[in-house]
Order: sequence, then C-alpha cells, then structure tokens
Amino acid sequence: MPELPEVETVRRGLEPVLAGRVILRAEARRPDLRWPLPARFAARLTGARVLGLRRRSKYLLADLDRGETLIVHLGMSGRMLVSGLGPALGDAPAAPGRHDHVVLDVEGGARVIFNDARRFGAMDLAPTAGVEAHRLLAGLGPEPLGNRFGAAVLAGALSGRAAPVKAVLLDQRAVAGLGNIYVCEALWRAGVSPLRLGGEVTAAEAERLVVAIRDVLVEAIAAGGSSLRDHRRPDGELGYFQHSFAVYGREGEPCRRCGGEVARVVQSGRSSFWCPACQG
DNA sequence: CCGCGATCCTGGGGGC
DNA sequence: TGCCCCCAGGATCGCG
Repeated sequence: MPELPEVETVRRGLEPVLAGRVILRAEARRPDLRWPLPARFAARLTGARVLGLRRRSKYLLADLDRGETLIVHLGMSGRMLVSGLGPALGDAPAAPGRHDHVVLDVEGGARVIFNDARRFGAMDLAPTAGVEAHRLLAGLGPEPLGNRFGAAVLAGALSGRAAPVKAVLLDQRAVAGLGNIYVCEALWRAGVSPLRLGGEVTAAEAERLVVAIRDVLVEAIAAGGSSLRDHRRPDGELGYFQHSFAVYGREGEPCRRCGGEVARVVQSGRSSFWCPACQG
C-alpha cells in the first residue's frame, strides 16, 4: 500500500499523539510479521518516551528516550490507527480486533494500533545512533524530496542499466520511497515510457523525471496520500490523491493530456499504466 | 553483478 | 449466496 506520501501522512497523523509522550503499555498480539518482532519487544517499548517521529523512505522511525529507535514498515496493507482521544471527541480506545498486531497505549489516553492484514509489514528496534546503518535502511538511495537527489544522481542510477526505467525507479537503491503508483504517475508527467531501458533515458528526460517525481509526491502529500483499498490516515480518514491519478488504474480511459487511451502492461509482475501516445 | 519470476499473506471484486 | 480466479500500494530471495 503505502508509498512515501502515505507514510508521510501517517507520520504527520501520529506525531501529535506520540511525540513527547510516554508509552504506558505495549502489547504484541502477533509477533510473526514479515520478520519476527525483536526480543522483549513490548518490554523495551513500555515506559519509553517518544522523542520524535521521522520518516526515511517508506519507513517510520520513532526515536525513544532510551537510545533506541522503533522502525516501522507498513508493507502493503499496514495501517496505524489512533483512538482514545477522549470523550469530548466521542472516542474511546478501540478494542483490538482481527489483524491488530501491535497496540501502544500512550500517556494521555490515546491508543495506537498497528493493523496489517497481509503481514508484509515489519517492526524492529535498533540503537538510534547509527540507525541508518540498520539492514532495512542501509541500502536505501536518496530521499526524492531531499537535497541529495537530482538529475545527475538519477542519470547516474539509470546509466548503463538494461532494465526498464520503471524497474529502476521502483528499485529503492536508485531513489527511495517510490512505489507502483507514483512511478507510473511520474513517468506520465515526464513523458517517458515505462518500457524505455534505463540506459536509454536522456539527460533531459532525467531532469524532467526529477521534477515530475518531486511534484507528484508533494501534491500527494498535500492530499493525504492515495486511498485505494488499505491506506487510512491515523484518524481513519481517507487520502484523496487517487482522484488526481492521470494513468494509474485508468486502463482504457482517455489520457488527460492527449485524449488517447491509457494502456496497461505487466512489467516484472507489476502493472504499469501509461499513455503510449504521449510517453515516448 | 544483473534482471526477473516466485514468494510471503489476506481480502476484495468480478464472473459464473 | 457461494466458489474460484485474479488482483493488490512491497521487498526479498534464488535462479539463470
């Protein structure tokens, strides 16, 4: 599910609930997520104060006052849901249900539940110092909205690659945080076919791709992400960027630029949506 | 090293 | 209503 804009939306929703607060109680209801939860997971969280919430690519990082950082990946279907904000809001802490794998009760009465039907999500705890060297984070490329990403960096990642540009953009080592939706949308905005080989992408196209990637991510974050099936904001509300898709999920519908028909092609098992008329 | 198919898991939607 | 097949926002692993 969640690509960078959805994870950033979750981070922003959790921050006011978690930042500066003590986790009074933690419960691991199912330890077998994508990988097993680390030893003494609940005990290491219980009593810890959350110093702040960061995002790296599609990972949420909660820094704790004990020198550890909670690393969270939402996988395909993961959600972080907040309840218990108080009777004034008509909201009592939700009783954990099916697929609610981790429950955090926070100082002040809020409850944060990690729900993940498919269990492709993951959590781990690691020392805050050097957390960027954690095995899940070490190989990630630059943040697309950060200063270390640009046309030269992208061109370098594409250069010499025989894989389609679609695959290179999905590979988190080239640039970190894009998934199937935003790669399709960025390629459409840049006028580049997903089928083009990485090594055949010109410098001008790489520049257009950088602009397109940044624009689509910024717009999607402002919309609270895209809610197709699984994505929810922590307050349960939906994102609405799905209404702005130019190509994703629009096979057979008219291209918003040229009126041609949006096509779908499967590349390494994932659907690519594109306009053959205006993506060369 | 590179590219790609298979794989983990569950649920929703469409067709019959 | 029920069943079956296909599809899904991710990322790793192993094979050729």
